[in-house]
Amino acid sequence: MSRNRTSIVDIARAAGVSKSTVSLVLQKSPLVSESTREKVNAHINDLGYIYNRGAASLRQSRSKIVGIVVNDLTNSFFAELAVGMDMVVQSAGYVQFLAHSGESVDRQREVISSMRENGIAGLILSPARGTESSDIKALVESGIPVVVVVRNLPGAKVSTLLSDNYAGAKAAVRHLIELGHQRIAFMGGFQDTAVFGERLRGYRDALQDADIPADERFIIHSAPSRAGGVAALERLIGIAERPSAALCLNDAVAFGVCDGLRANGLEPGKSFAIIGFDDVIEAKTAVPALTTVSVDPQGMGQRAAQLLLKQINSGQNDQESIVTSVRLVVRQSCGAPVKQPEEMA
Amino acid sequence: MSRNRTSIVDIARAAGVSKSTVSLVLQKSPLVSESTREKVNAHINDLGYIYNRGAASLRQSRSKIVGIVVNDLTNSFFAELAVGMDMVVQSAGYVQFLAHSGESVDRQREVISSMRENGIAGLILSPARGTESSDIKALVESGIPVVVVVRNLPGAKVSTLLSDNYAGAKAAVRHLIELGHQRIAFMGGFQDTAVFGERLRGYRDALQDADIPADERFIIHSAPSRAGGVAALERLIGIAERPSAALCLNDAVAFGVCDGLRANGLEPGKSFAIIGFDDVIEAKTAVPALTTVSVDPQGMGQRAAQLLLKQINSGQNDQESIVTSVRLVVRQSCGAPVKQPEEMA
DNA sequence: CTATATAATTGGAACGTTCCAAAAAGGTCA
DNA sequence: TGACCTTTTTGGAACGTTCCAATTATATAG
Repeated sequence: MSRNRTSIVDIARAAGVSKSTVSLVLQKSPLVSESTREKVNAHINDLGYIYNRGAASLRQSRSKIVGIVVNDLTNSFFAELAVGMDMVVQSAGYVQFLAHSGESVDRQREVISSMRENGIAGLILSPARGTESSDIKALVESGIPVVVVVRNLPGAKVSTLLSDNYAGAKAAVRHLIELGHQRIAFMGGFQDTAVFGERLRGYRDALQDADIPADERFIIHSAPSRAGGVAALERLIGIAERPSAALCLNDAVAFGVCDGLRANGLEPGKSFAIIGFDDVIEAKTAVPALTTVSVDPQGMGQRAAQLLLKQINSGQNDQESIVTSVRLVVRQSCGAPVKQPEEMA
Repeated sequence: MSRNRTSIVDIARAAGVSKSTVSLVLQKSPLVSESTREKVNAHINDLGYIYNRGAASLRQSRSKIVGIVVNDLTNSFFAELAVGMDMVVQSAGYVQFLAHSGESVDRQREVISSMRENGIAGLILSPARGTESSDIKALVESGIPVVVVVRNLPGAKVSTLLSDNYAGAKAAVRHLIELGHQRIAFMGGFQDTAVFGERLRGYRDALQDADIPADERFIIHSAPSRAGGVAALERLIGIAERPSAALCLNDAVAFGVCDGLRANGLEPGKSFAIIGFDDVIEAKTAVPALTTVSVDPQGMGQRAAQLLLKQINSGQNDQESIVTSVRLVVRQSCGAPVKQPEEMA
């Protein structure tokens, strides 16, 4: 039942000054003389005063809270993304509401509305599958800066930060082709996300550029998770003229595919080449180390947060769309001829 | 920049009632007549009114925000823990500040103090390594309920929710002994955490109960991460009379140990038995599926959140210590046939 | 129709801050 | 000394809610 905490007027009384002066001290205003500043600060420590940010933002109608909504925290890509955001948000003196939508648009809506009630200064949203631009229309119109990350949200008048999914997927498939693969699968993900679409487009175009005919049976949908990867592989195994390589929607799927291969007595990276997408931390240490398209989730989180803070501070939210470049990191899971067996670095 | 949003008095004016009445409608008070309730609600929707929770909690000096501090979000154990908390917190109408201390006590201190300024109703803390009970003393004394999870914080007058590390470790080692193993290692973790201490104690006691002499060389410290597991295994490999099995501090370490074994041409679950701890989601689908002590992180998060909410609502924070029971889940990674030491050399 | 109970509504103070205009306190100079 | 700066300090209104006591409207009984 939080007993009444000491307020600005308590310390004003104790220090024998007005509450206005105490307020000035708190905001480190140069208007207050050195001597009173010290006196006031002494009493602040003395009484164990705690600043009430809620009251402050009520008055100035601007808060130091940002909302972050992520669709799946248990996916390490998003966890790292969140950590990156956390870093810059915290050090800018903000604090974050971090919520997990679990891919549910209903949940997402509730969460966003709750954040609005709590007066966020801005929002970073990695939209749940099926999110419509209308879902955040009201928020945007109320003048609160919004940055959409990872997944595109067509039609929304907001800033976005996406990785170059198309180029990354294309580079990955080109690499597999250069390694001599002709039958290449695309595994994991569902039709209706922009990320899936872009990566698939990169896959298709790379095949086309190499004059390899597309085989629709090689495109295998599944949940974008490790378990999904296992399931996808099971379906792939059934195909008569089985592919020899796959680009996976993300690293989680890629790991699942590795698991599935082993369960079927195949060795990932030897009997079947795999490339992931995202470059989560485990990609480097896994065995075989995962060849993947690195999108640096933590860095991306940082950039997203910076973008948001810039908009909050400038007050003008002109929409800005950033596509961050990606980089193919060749490790062992694609069976590249670069054989450096004992390279533990 | 948030332009002046519409307030309770705006809708009062529009509906031709007093702001008090609107307030009553908002809190679903039975005192207001059906007809005016409808009228007011209509105007609320009409004007796109958004409740200002900050103003409300200023007045009633009790907020709907809980703080959650977790030491490492990129570790899926903690990510799942956070998701579990999120679920119950959200559905109780609260919203959460979720922060990541990254095992830094300084960071943790900043974060907690920032949460206090923002007026949290309670805090769930998974303390960073090296946290002292004095670090949360002020918070506790101010009457804000605190629940400490996962790691113990001796001396703090707070409720705690821990898993039964001792019993879990003991059961795991007993299982390995029953499988015929005599040389059993304990891998991963650092001396100074309570979790490490408890699990190690379970390990020691299980060995002692079976009259197996302890060998201090078999206790291998490392970071509690996948990379740490790889490193730990490298050190284990060097030991002359190498163990044939290991209990790992957690699943992340166990996966790292698997990686390391493969890199050394050994097959986890065949040439070497491994048991993890935590039962993160990937444990089930990994190859080999990981035998592990299940602590159900998500469920634990839920229980922690429920405990906190109970304390917030009852107003009395009598400290309560819950030890959640754990369960050994036998999968494939421990299925090693027993080998005599000379065969291993 | 009055008296009385009950239901519904309301004004205003309060929560802890910021911000503004205005006042007080010092200095400087003629 | 008074006039005029400059530097500090200060009341009081505001932010959007809740809560209380008090008021008004409505129903019920005599």
